Amino acid sequence: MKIEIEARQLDAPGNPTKLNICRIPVRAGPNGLPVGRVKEPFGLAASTLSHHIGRLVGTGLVTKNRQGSTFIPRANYRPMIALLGYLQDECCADETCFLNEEIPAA
Amino acid sequence: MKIEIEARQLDAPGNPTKLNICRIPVRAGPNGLPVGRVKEPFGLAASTLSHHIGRLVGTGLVTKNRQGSTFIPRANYRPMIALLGYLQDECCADETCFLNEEIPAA
DNA sequence: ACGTTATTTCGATGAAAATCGAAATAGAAG
DNA sequence: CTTCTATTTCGATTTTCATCGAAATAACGT
Repeated sequence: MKIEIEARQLDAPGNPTKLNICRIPVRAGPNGLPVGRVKEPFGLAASTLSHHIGRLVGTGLVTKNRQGSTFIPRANYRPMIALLGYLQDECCADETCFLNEEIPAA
Repeated sequence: MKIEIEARQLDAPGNPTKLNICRIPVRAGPNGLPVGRVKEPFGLAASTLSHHIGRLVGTGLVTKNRQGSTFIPRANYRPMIALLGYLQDECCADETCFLNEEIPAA
């Protein structure tokens, strides 16, 4: 069920903690940033962080690669873009939505 | 706190039921669609639907106007677009994100 | 092999969300 | 002004989530 997936992907950043965690791999870029490096700023237990990253990976929006002893989460751009596209399509289901005139810079 | 708001807005469609409900005003367009008209397809109690719509309004993504004895939820496009813009900015924090090359049609 | 570091898995707990049914409210229509 | 319809509010229940600490796992350096 497609809507199941989309809903889960939208839920992934659905609270401040989760949104912050989602931003880590996105902002880190292709080099990535070890998971543990971002633990302290948020004051989360390692297990909590791991839990969130695991769910994030479960949505498909993020992948995780082992690099030696650390894990590097990376943004999975294709599904992210797909999700954005879906949201835009939904949003513009109504032809009077001004997005159909003023296209915001990407 | 900006991130609080964004997280709440992302959570609003954060499960299949909520996503379906979010889509109602968006797809109905400016004429809107009475809340109760969409209750049956989802098999939700009226009170549950009301609860979800109330939260949706709380995020700012949707407004609700009384029209006679029924309520019409309507998409609030400005904040929706703002949210999309935010997501795109986040997503493209990394200059290698291909969105910075292939700009998808809006 | 051994200890170190990074992370996950497990089990528990408190907090929040989703859901319902019943009763309340607010217009509309007689 | 009573009844009907649409929706909300309330209170209770079940389910799901966020979080932690402790123990397990996995690669690394020695």
